Amino acid sequence: MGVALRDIIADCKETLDLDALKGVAAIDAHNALYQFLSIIRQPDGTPLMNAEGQVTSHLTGILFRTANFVEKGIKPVYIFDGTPPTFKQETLDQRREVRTRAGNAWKEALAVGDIAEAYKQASASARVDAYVIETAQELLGLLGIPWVQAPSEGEAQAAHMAGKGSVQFAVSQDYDSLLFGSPVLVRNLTVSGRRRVRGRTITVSPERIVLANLLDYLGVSREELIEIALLTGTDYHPGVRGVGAKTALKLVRNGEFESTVAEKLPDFDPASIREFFLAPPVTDDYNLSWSAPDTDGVVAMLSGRFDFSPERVEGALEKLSVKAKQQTLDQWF
DNA sequence: CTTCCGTA
DNA sequence: TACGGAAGG
Repeated sequence: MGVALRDIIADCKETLDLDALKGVAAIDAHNALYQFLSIIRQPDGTPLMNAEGQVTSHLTGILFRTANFVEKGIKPVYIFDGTPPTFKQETLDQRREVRTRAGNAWKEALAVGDIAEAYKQASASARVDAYVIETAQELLGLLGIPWVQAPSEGEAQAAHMAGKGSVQFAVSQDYDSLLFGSPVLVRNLTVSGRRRVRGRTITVSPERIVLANLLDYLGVSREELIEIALLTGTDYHPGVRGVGAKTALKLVRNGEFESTVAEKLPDFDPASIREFFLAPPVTDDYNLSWSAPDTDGVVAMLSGRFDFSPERVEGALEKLSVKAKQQTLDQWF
């Protein structure tokens, strides 16, 4: 998923307190929904579901995380993907293949009673489908949280909105929004700060990456950062086999991007992907407004249709309502 | 993931 | 209050 720039970005990220982050956050909806669907499961991999068997893991995730963000002074806007570029098709096909295999491996692990393996494979089989997207958008609407339909990649739209100043930062676990020119990316934007890794619980803090600082630190331009990504591999092309971010950085700094492509990838014309990162399809047709939650509507949806405990739902809604009342009408609505 | 509850 | 583990739907 995304571009593997971690190795050259590690030294340029600043960890910070959730309380230090204020303002409007453009959230990569697909990334958030995928995380919820893959992680919010029982130990054997079964996702949370209502009595009808409809998955609810993503709705739990949105409800509690949104309530916490708003309480902390972060106003979220969720950005949904539109039509992917044609050159992403191979990657999308591969992911579907991986999910299908994981789904089968999940059943096999259950059959032999390997619970840990079952959870791992179930996580890998998670899919953000039309049902997930529709119910997520319905819930956001009832919560009074805006969302934007991107014409193409959500991270590109988020970057565009951050560049214009409509939002203060983009939120995703992937680094792609930096390639699309987002001035600020925030990763690990969670409230609990706890994450299970191989059975252990570790604490993770939000981390902020400022594009200008990153480019300055690496000594490259954004165009060159894109070249590094093209060599390393993106969602749109696998890149050069055996070349990671550090090697790619060296090559690009030495001005060897073109020659490396000519030598190692003679059939690859990077022009269209480079152009896509530099000027992706985006829209200015959006209106960001936050409103008080439709309490009855949320309870009707989550408790009425999806079997959530009314007490828990109301507890989360309280955080949203309190904040909406605290703000002057001007600031919040 | 986040909440909630038991334990120290 | 702090932490670990179970539950949530």
